[in-house]
Amino acid sequence: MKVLLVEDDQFHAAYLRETVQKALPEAEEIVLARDGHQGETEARRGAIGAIVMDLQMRGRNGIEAARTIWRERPATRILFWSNYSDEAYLRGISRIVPKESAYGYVLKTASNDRLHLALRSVLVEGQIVVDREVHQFQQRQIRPVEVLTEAEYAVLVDVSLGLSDRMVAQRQGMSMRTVQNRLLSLYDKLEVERAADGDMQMNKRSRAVARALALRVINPEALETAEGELQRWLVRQARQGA
Amino acid sequence: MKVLLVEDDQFHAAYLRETVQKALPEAEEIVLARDGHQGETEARRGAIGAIVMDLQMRGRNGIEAARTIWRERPATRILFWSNYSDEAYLRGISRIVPKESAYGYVLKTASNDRLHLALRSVLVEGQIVVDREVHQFQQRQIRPVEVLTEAEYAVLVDVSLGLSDRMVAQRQGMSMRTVQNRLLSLYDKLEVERAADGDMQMNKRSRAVARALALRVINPEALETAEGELQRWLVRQARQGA
DNA sequence: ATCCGGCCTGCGGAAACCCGCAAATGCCCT
DNA sequence: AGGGCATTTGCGGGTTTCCGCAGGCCGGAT
Repeated sequence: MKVLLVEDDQFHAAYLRETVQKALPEAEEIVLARDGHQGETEARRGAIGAIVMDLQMRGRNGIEAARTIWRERPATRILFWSNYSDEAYLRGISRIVPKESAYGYVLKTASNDRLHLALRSVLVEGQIVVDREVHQFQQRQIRPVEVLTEAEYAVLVDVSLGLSDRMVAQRQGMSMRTVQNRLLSLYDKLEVERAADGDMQMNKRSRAVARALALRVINPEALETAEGELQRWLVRQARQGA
Repeated sequence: MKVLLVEDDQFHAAYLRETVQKALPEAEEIVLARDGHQGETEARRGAIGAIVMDLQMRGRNGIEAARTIWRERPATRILFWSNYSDEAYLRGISRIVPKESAYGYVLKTASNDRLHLALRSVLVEGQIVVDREVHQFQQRQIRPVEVLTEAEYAVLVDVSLGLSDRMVAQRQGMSMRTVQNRLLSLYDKLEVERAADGDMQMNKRSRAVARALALRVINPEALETAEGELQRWLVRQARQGA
């Protein structure tokens, strides 16, 4: 059994390697990659079936790397080990995990025992393990947003990237009015009105983005990925339009 | 000499303590705080003159903590030790550092030697030390934005929080037209138009925020702090209006 | 069958945003 | 003093956003 660690922080990497050595004595080789790209390369080369992956890394982040790895070898088991429990990360992962695979999500603040357990459950037994704190994001005393629809989330991301109503409509295949309806429900769920004491009227669109960021419904990492997709869509549109 | 470490990541804290012990043999006591609040308390209690501070911490971040510490004891020397080199952090720090004090800014990716040197230069010699990579943020292949004015930056933050033109004008003491002029120059500097291929017209306001985030001119941490100030300003306005 | 709730769509208008034009102010430099 | 140069402000109008009203489609519960 070969295990790949993808982690760009040297201290975390050292700790992780140590724990993996203890938790998985059947691992005859432990490879370390220091960002998403390296991780993809190593996974491809080493025919690796078990991965522990950090999410936040400079350059290529963990979700992007996981996507390409799973596309090439869907049975790969991946344990995500991250500092954050943002809704955006969860959404990103649950969207791309293949049916035949196992994955886990453990916070870096978890105890050594918890990490140990998760390593065995996911990488050896092939189970699905998600830290409870992650799933209901209790930490940072942030009350979870009333859950968003897929459509609402898609519109939120597009708006956060700076698309106009017309562009969102075009991209999502809706009418402009529908986009605006999604926006209305977003304004509601994100509590955009809350600060409106009297004559103070905010720019709801920007306020919604700010609230979504504050509540960690979206995060800059996810936006970066979405921006890439947007750019690709844009060139496709330009070609079609010409 | 007493040294206070403020760092919420246990692995980083362990490494930091070790390095400080080696670099500063004159330190007869090394105290560890695990977030900004604890840091303030310890600094107050221990009559501490030298601090190494992480910037990103859950709860109260390093900049907020540094501000209150410097307000109470302006001669305190603080070395910031951070993962990031965002413009927003730099701006936040240079805005609050007192004249009579020394500070430094070192990236966590710096070598042990660099950290060692910075520890001695800042905490013992009282010099100002800033990692070169930080000051011109070359990393992440992000080309720095043509530097923003203070006024532009203030408007950008307000807009990112979701304020309308009128509110920004009121808060910054400008006319609405001036706010819009600042916005125009922001749209220019942040290259908001770049994606406008043909009929694709973006929402410039939201796009500007997205660009600023992507270029790391602002970051969610700084926005969180700014949101707090905004809330305080709002209640003040409400009282005055009534 | 009927009703209910959710999502989609068009219409129309108030408000906000975006911005060119032009005049006023202030600062620096010669 | 006078000539740039940047910043501020008002005016006016084109565009976009925001949203109530009203109607259509659809799946599920009564």
